[in-house]
Amino acid sequence: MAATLADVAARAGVSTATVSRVLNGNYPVSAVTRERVHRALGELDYVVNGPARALAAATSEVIGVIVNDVSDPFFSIQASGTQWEAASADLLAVICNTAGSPSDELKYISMLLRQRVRGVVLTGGTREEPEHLRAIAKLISQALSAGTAVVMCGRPAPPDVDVPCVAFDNEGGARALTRHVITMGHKRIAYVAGPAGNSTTTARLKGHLSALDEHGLDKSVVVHGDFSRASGFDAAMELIGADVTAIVAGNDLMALGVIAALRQRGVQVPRDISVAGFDDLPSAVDVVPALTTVRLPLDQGARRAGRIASGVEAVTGPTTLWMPAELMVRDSVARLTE
Amino acid sequence: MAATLADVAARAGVSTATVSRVLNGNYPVSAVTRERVHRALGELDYVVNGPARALAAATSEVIGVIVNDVSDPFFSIQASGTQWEAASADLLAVICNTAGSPSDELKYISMLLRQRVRGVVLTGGTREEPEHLRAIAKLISQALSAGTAVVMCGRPAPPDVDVPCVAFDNEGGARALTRHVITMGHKRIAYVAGPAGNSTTTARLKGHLSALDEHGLDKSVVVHGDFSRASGFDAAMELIGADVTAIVAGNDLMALGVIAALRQRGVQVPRDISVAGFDDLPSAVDVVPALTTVRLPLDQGARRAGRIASGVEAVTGPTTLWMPAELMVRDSVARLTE
DNA sequence: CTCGGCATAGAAAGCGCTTACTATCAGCGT
DNA sequence: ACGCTGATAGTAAGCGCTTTCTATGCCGAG
Repeated sequence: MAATLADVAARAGVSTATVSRVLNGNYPVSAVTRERVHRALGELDYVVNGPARALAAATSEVIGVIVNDVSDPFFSIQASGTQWEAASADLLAVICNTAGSPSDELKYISMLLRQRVRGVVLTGGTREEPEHLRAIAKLISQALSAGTAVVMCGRPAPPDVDVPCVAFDNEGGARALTRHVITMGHKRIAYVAGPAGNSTTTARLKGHLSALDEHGLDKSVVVHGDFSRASGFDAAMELIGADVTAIVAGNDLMALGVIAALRQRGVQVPRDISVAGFDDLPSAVDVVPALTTVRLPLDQGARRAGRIASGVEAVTGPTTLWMPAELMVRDSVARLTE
Repeated sequence: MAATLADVAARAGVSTATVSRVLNGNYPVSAVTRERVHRALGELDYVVNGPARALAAATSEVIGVIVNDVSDPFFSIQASGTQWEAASADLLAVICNTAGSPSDELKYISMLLRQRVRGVVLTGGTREEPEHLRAIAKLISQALSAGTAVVMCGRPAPPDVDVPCVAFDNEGGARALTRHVITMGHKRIAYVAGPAGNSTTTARLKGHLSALDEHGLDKSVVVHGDFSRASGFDAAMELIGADVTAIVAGNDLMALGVIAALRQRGVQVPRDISVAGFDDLPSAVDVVPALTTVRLPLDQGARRAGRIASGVEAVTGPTTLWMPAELMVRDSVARLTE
């Protein structure tokens, strides 16, 4: 149905090689011939057949991006950044949603490999189960040996594979945040962590605990959620009896849930209990009180990762690029005056 | 580098045809042979070459989704729904971000066509400029004649092309919302519309104006934003002198901006001015006051579109599937008691 | 026994493109 | 004049897979 190179060649009275050269512009073609080919191209509404080109040239024009959940701003911001860079390199970015399922993650990675993508960016935290990490590692080395670039964005490289990583300072950011809460006079601080066994959860929790440690404070009040708003809501309900003056959440979504739960129970934030989040989502400033949180340069990091995966930027030297975290002090953490 | 079918065939001592048959399971292969092939497959870490398969079989395992902005929940929810359906049909969904640019939209559609995707879902409002619509229409008919399914989700079909549409009742929802505001006693109502020349803007504005019409109210206070939070903020600043008791926004993001601006100016919502949005984003309930808005079954509609594009569900009868809008009455619109 | 028919397996022809490699034909120096 | 060089164009060999068509056994029926 669709016109092929051969159709165009026939119409222009040249060989398919010539048409291909006009299309790719990597070989001299005389102006008059080129003009004829262009006319034929237009008249036939020719559209390159990507798969055929990929097969012949052994290289494709797509890169893949693995995210946990596109509808979570944390990920969609990164996806958008990576895609922007891919597009400027004239590549198509495929965004794949794992919905947090490790098996879907593996499935999508192999789908991408099967499509012989140029590169793959893995974003967000990873499950820390050894078998999963090994499975990922195996796929990655397969990819690498097939010439596919792999970049980690916001997650550590699995053991024994050498891939570039864009790392966000989750631990340092969490430490700075909890230090701030402590500075405001809080001594009994609860923590709503992300899902156990997730690399991001682990790093943030570690930062939080180390800040408590510095001041010899109680580290026992930790509950786990799953980074969703609903889980923050539930965690707060569970925490309402606890004797704490502040609740620090592992991310903004959960902090929002915490605030909603407290409000529903008539607990005023920050007068009665202070709340802090992490990520600095766009909506963090719309909540009342505006959320004290930590900003991560997600967009910038994701773009960097996108450039590496697209082959636009080469990685030299150490393969881990650290991105700093920035404390955003707003209104949800109050000074304790008693 | 990577193993090919021929490598596997050699290792298993069979022909490539047999391996292909084992892989696709659409032809009888004896149990012992199949077993041998499977072993060889595993030993060589064989991964199908997608492009080669697509070329030979003239059909790919990819569908494309065009969105304006993945980091906007309105779109990411739809993208996620479509992708979910694609994955259950064992297809890869490519999510493409146009950032609202018509030329990027065209560019992405042709990239998808070039990749010979199975289907394409176009989500969100469209620019209404005739040239753009014509260009889109042309690409769509090319796609259609190449056997690629095209589905519109939340936008009208361009003129003269017959494609299935999943339509959200923007006009009816907007009418219901403004009627509600009127019922609450408001008579001077401002409207912060989306960008001019956008199909969604047009439909929602039309619904709003028709409700005003029914009650003979003033229709003159309309300003345009671009659906972003920032533009809502600016619009509210502009509106602050105006003599209105309610501000209805074209979407929740702008409503959030409006509320932030009013708060900054010391105007209390809803005591001094009522505010309403549209879309019912997840964060609409976290704002104070909780946002009165309209819910669209985005996820459901997007999944439907995904199923059609994947070829799982055939469209029969009328090609436009209407999805209802639902008024969500919350706290940001107050009853006017004077 | 021999033959039609069935279940399997292989041979080989592409799918639409890229890219060596080869051919052609000016214009040039000697 | 003659071979050379350089600029263009064509030829044709795949890229890795699917699939049609063609073998090859093997069965039971005649």
